[in-house]
Amino acid sequence: MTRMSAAEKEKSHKRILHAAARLFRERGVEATSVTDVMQAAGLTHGGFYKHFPSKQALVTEAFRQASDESLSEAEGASTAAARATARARYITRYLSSGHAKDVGHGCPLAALGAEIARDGGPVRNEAIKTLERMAAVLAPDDKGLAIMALLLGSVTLARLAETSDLGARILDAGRRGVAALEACQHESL
Amino acid sequence: MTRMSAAEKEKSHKRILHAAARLFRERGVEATSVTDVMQAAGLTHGGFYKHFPSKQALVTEAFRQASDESLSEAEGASTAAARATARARYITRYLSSGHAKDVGHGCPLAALGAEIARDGGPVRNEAIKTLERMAAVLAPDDKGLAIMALLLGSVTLARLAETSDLGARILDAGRRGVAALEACQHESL
DNA sequence: TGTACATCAGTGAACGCGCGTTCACTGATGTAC
DNA sequence: TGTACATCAGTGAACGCGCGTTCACTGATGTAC
Repeated sequence: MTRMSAAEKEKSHKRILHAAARLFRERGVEATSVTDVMQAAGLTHGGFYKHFPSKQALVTEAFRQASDESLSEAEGASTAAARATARARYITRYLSSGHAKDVGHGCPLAALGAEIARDGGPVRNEAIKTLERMAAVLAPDDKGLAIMALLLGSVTLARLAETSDLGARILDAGRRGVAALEACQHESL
Repeated sequence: MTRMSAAEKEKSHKRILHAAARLFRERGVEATSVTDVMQAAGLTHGGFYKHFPSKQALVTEAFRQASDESLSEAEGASTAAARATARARYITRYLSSGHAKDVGHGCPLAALGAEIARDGGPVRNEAIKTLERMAAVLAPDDKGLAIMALLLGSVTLARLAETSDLGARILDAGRRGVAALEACQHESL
């Protein structure tokens, strides 16, 4: 088993990308090695450079992959009504304990935002794009930014306190917070 | 210059701790080496183990140091009126662009929360303590948790988008969000 | 107060290890005739 | 349709490097007499 067909290569490429998107979120970019990713994709480390020019390039593409996974459903809505439903679903899922527990398939900004903010590389621009996509899903104006901040902060803190029941209380406080932000829509500037 | 007096040792210890508290927040725990910290403290790496048994122990103590730095002022208020003032100051500073720019002297939960949530070590318990201290400063009940999440999320996103004017918009949205959360106090459960 | 000696903060070389990346190699795939 | 050959996805050893940690050493500090 050495050379694969073009179709097989594309499958490998996708496996690498999915494995990276999960592992980077689960363990952080710095703590995940190229070898870890290739192993999770069922390959050996040497072949990596047939697929990506560098780890940095993988990080950038994997971040976009993770963003697509977590946003595409909410972005798919075309009518105003569908958009409102998708938005509500998105928020409910975001603040679920399932999302808090499954970092590897969750919001890439919550998992990697702080680490990427320190990084000056191309993944940062990708993260800013994701930020804008997420804000667009939540609300057209700057209220979307506040709700996004509340979501991201809630899940980050809930993950820290996951062991105790504090985690659940934080998610609940987040839910009530979102409701409050939406209710007070008119009176804030 | 080899052996120092006990007083000199304590000074070195504090310099190491302060350098670590800053560098870990600025660059992340994983990306900061023992050598980096010792160099920033004006020492060489070999002497580190005369002060701390391991890097992990330093991470834990440096996190507590960072928490003390960023919370002690707000915690110092004794009367109800002083507490209210300290709380307002804390929130204003938290959402300032100065805080967004100076990660090294900012909220340790915003800088390291996501990285520490992945880590099972003793620093995690330290982070949970910080979370509880911060919640206590903000509000006695679970509304404090929602405000904390909004603060942490806002500064995290603002740091990502620091380059564009989006960063300033996020901090502003955070400010209005806090006001909204406080105004809607009664009606949410 | 002086002297002899144990202590130990700080130095810098060295340790094993895993990192990102490179490279010679293998052998099935795809192509040219 | 067969045959000869170039391609190239994947393998595994190897590269230089920096990591956390250890250790023999130095010489001023603190102590015992």
